[in-house]
Amino acid sequence: MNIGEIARRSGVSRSTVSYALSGKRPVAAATRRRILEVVDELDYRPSAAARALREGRTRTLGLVIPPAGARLTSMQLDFVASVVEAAARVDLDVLLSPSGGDHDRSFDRLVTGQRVDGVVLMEIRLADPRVTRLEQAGMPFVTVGRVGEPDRMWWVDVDYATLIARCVHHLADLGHRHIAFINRSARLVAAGYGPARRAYQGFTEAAVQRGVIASEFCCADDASAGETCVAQILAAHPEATAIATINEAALPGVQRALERAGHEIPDTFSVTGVVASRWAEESRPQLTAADVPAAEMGATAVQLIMERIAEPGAAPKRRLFAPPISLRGSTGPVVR
Amino acid sequence: MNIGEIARRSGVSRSTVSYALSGKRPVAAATRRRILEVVDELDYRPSAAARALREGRTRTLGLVIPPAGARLTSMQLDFVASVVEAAARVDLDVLLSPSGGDHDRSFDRLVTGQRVDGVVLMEIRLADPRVTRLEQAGMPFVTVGRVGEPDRMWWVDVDYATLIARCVHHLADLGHRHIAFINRSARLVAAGYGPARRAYQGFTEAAVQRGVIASEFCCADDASAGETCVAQILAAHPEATAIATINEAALPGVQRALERAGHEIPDTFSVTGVVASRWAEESRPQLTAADVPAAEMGATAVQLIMERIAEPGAAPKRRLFAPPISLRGSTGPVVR
DNA sequence: CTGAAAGCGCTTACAG
DNA sequence: CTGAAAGCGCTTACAG
Repeated sequence: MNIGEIARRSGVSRSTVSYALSGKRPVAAATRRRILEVVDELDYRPSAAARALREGRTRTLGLVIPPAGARLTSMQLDFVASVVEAAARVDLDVLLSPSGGDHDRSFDRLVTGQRVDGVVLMEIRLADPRVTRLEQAGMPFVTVGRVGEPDRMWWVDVDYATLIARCVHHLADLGHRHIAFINRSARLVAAGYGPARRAYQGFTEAAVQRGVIASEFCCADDASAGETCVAQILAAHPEATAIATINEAALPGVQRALERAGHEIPDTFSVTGVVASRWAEESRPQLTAADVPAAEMGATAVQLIMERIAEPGAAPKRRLFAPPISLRGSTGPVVR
Repeated sequence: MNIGEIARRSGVSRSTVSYALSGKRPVAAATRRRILEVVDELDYRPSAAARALREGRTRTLGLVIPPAGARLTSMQLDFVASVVEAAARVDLDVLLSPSGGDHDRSFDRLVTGQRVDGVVLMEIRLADPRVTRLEQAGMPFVTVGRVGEPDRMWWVDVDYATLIARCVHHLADLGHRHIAFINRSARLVAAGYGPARRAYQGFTEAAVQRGVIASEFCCADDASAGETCVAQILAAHPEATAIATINEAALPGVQRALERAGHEIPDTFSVTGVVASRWAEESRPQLTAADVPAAEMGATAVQLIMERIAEPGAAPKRRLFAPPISLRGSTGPVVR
């Protein structure tokens, strides 16, 4: 089934069918009606490949996700879902590329195979080679997170420094004087991973400001690392009464370890941080936390990439998200 | 950058470049080397659109996921990740289509726009109109879950009947005599949703077999519905000592409500069911459950769709997954 | 071992 | 208001 067949059955030329469908040229009402009838009857839609070849654009977005090896966090999953949803709303398809390392064939295809009109790149690393490749190939892209020279780039990001500072203020308001901060992994911190570094900075600054005794702990991105980390915290800082974290994946372990140590959240120990709202709400007790607005971020990323595609030379745009803390059940006044 | 430019710079014809790249015709070693050098230098890759148009296939798979309105469960997310990963391993791209209802433009594009070579369809409903459309369009597809006439179709599925029966046997072995079963929503059950129906059947048969007193409760797919449901169970069946469920999304609420009612899992109440292993492991306490092998199912779905694409007339294939129960910490002997 | 040419299915200037 | 034709970038029979 192709446009020639529709033309034949409608008794018009292929160009008229094309124009009737696109509306880019007036077509006599009767002709148009006849064509649309045939199109409906045969459930015809133009070949995406032929159209892409001719128009030089694919009406498709690439979404580069971390490879499955590292399981996606709830936050990341919500982001993926919202990108796909936002793209669908404007009739764009989304091609997924799981890629982390430097050599990845699916990423290669995305960049140089003209498969997509633009790319949304998740979980970028400091000095990410993929960013360089995208730039060299002249492919429009938007990153999730800042990297390299943020002023030159298009990105959306979470303002971890501000959010974690809000957590510190909230805890200080409740009377907590000794707060532990659970960061992402030591490897990531050592690599200068932006969110980890900025969160640490926001945490210490707020702690100094409030005269709170603060300590940082690095922790791998999984529940059992969270358990170990809490054990360390309780041993090294028995006077600590609260934990703030940006490490979503460690949280189940954090809660488990606190419970095992005989703590009741929030009666004898408070826990807060920056997490996806779905996580916060499914937790027991529900977490008081700065809810990362993953859905809004995904929609914004799509919005930005569309603007960049439409106007490649435009000045870079970006959006920094700093949602308020949602009060739920995991923080309370310090016990004396 | 196109094949003509590569040909010009290598001093050969475009066909020779094409053959050097595909290996479908012998090319003199020296010529080949020169071509590949130019290709590498310019980071050239054939246009996906041109190639798709010419070859009549896209090297792309469609993955139809439930729309974002209904949040994906961990199980579904693991499945998506594994499909993308398995496809990447065989150099196939994956196009995501969030679609539930009958009219969905991204689904339409997938089916009739020749955007993909085959489709993996998640969360099908009984008598799903999308299945009909796929069949009419002659698009190869594999469903997750059985529907309609399962003997005629290609699918992968979880053997809920067997798995939930295993849960009943496990609980009976521990001495439980009164077990409640938390099913999916009443709406789904009424619609004859396969997993819900088959799980119920497996549950009751096993209960009869073991002489256990069993009751079924329908529950919407979210935590707060889980809380309400447990309250109902405790009120209606104060003698119940265990819950088995296939409703992953309700679990956080189930645990919360049991806790609030003064129960300690597994000391005074046992909980088990069919869930994604990531869920089971992140739970507090970790859940004894039949772990749905989402990753393996995703890889199998990709395997099947590839076979169906390669041999459209082949006899349908399918795989039913019935993993063993993983013993963790949420079930124990009944207290007398 | 290599090249010239046709054709996949569209869209859009060009022409009337 | 409509049509004939070019051309997007490939791959592959056909020819030598």
